[in-house]
Amino acid sequence: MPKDTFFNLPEDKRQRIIDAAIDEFAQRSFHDARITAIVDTAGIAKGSFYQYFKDKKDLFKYIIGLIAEKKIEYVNEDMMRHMQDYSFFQLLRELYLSAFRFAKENQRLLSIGIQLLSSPDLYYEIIGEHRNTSIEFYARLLEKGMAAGELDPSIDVAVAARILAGLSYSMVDLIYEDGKLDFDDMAIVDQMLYVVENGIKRQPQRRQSGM
Amino acid sequence: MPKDTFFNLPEDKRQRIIDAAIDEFAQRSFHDARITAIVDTAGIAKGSFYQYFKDKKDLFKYIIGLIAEKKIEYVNEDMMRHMQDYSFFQLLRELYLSAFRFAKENQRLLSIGIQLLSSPDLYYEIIGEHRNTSIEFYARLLEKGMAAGELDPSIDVAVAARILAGLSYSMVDLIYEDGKLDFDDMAIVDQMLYVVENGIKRQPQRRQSGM
Amino acid sequence: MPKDTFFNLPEDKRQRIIDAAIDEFAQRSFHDARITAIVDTAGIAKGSFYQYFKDKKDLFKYIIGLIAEKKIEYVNEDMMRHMQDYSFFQLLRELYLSAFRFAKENQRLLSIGIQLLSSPDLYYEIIGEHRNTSIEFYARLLEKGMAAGELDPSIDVAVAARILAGLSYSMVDLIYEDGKLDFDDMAIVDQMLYVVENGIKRQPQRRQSGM
Amino acid sequence: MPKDTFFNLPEDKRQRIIDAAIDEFAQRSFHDARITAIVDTAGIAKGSFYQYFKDKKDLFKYIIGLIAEKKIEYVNEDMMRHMQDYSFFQLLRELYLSAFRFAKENQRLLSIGIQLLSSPDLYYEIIGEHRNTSIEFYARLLEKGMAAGELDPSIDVAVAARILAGLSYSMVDLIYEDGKLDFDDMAIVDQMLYVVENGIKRQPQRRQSGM
DNA sequence: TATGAATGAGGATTCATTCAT
DNA sequence: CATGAATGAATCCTCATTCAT
Repeated sequence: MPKDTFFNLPEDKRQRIIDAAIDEFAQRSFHDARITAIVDTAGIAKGSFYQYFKDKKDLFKYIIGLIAEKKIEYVNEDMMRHMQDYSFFQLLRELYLSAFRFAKENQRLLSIGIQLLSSPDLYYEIIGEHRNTSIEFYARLLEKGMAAGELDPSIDVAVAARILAGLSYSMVDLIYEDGKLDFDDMAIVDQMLYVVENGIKRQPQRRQSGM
Repeated sequence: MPKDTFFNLPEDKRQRIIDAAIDEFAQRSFHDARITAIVDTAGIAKGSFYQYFKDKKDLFKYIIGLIAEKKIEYVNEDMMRHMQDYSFFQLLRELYLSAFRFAKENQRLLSIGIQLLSSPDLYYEIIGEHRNTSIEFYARLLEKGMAAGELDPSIDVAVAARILAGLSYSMVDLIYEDGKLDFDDMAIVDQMLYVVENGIKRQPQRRQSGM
Repeated sequence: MPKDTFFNLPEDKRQRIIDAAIDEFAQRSFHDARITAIVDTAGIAKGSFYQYFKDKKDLFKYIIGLIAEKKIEYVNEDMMRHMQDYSFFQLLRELYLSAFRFAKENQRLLSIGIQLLSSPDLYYEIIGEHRNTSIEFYARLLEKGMAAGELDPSIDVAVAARILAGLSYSMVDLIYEDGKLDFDDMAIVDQMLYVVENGIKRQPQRRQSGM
Repeated sequence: MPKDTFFNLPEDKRQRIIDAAIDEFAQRSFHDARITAIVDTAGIAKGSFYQYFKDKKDLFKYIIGLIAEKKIEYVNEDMMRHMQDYSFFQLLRELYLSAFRFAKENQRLLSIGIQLLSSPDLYYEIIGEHRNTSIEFYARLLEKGMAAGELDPSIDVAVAARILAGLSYSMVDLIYEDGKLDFDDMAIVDQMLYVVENGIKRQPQRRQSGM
């Protein structure tokens, strides 16, 4: 809910502000982040800021919204195309791949998301009840796969959902940690999936699937 | 690196300070945490604080060190007893169980760790090169298991290590999110391990192991 | 001294600005009053304001002038009609009645006047030498009454003038305090006048005048 | 409710702060008053201020309390001595005299009191329900006088109380306006009282009382 | 060594006023 | 003339850190 003035701004100035904000929030927690740093980086006057946003929180919410929007959009595009004709594991692969790519391409955004996760009060105020979205998403996916007979019936959906979500974080972490590893995206994802599919236990009777 | 004066303090005063610091850091980010709140809670004079610690960061590093130490110690105790005679999966189970219990019993400490994770600059300054400790630990464990022929030779150790570490976070998250779930610890860990061992894919010829 | 542009404005817009200004100044001290609030309420652009007035003070002086004008006009009308044929006490009664009614009908204006009274610097700058107008007015009235033999010759005109002016404030205060009392206007004024005429001391030989 | 630190201050520093605050509040309304000006005048650091007071309002309340206290004390002293053996008019005279003297000796304090009177919201927050204290005080005094047969039975106590309170303001105003008039205190008070006692109407049969 | 007062840098926010269109 | 965005000075307040006792 930035003010109208913000949306009336010339594209490039608006973008400069967004970038400056992302920079600052990526480096410092919400409380630590300094409006001063943001306006300096963006090259606008302190007073102007308050003509665009009600206050710091207003800006922060906006940025968080932007991130969510961008991520959803990013992932959805890939998903939507295959929703119907892909198997559970194929979908999961697509999902991980797009999450992986998103993370790689938007590292600063990740920092902010992670920041938020670790600030319960703020988190609740901003995200509200949307909390478990991603875990629930995996749970639904698993149920579908289960119904389709693709999954081991003895696994617990709730726990598996959490694992799948957790892996997604692991990947993100992979990137977050150091942008420098340039494994082939596909390879990493495929290896993760192999583990997810088959576990890590040696099973003599297992036929080598895929890898 | 608190000053000597700190270590010369009577045990209970020292503990009061530590507790107060943990309380504050669990609730607020490093920058946001207030020395004032800490000294108030601890019941010491503001000036005294600076006779024990160089500055806020000094205290913070010390607390982080304490947490690491405590966690390692906690986990090690369990591990050490079984290192020799347990199989890879038995060890992994012990490991997860103790991590799970540690998390459950030290929720405030977790908050601090998570805070830290999300503050790149600070993180680097404080943790520095110790970074990948836990992932490397899993990697070594996996290598041992691999050597012992317990693991599927086609898995990639680096990726699997990351997965195992990621799962550990998932569990922690489970607790962090809401302290209220009182699943049986064992049950959750066992379900996680089942997935790790066998994956989630239906495999007709698989004998139902354990669960 | 608003600019010409202001006086060229369509009547209703000009009035909207005046009303908005009165609203704001009635609620907040001069410094505290916000141009922003005024232009918002009036529904004009911020920039326009500065095309009508030099600055905030310019507007304020104008409003104060308006109030003074309105009050004088209000009172005068009643007075003028009776100047010639009324006795001192009859005139005084008319005067109080109209002041009372003015106050009752223009409570917001009173607030502004009172605000001003309590800000010496501003007061002086704005009212300047007009200061004692009302006291002097009472003094002249008293002198006339004295000359006509209507008044106790032993009273001191200067002091009595101040008393009469003070009573006028008392009445205003009566209204300012809570608009809710709806004594009959006449009754209050009559009682006040009775005291002014006869004092409050028991005087055995006094014939009960009027009340 | 300043903090303890304030009361532990060396007498002269504390007084410097109080003086600076009174200076500022005497010139500007509560909102307009600037902490900066106060600390500069008092010669203390900005931060120190907040070690003595919670915030600006805290200081303001304290100052108001000081004024009230001082005034009550001042007036009471005179009153108490004569409460028993003085007649109504003698008491009234004492009362006015002490109010007059207090006003003369504490002009800055008056400004602040008047400021407060004209800021309903703040007033209510600070004074609360004590509002009509002074008017009620006069009412009680009048009732006593009435019971003792000293007063004209036809006057309305409520209205007379308001008049007496109003006169008190008039006197204050006398001083507030310009400190320069140096009428003899007694003379002014006596003249006021004469009017209050006898009114201003010429009454042929009246014996010249006192004056 | 303990204390707690003193300090001032730094941050968010408000608002009158200017200016470009 | 109207508009409303841009500006930056000014204000309150917080807090780590220093310092005198």
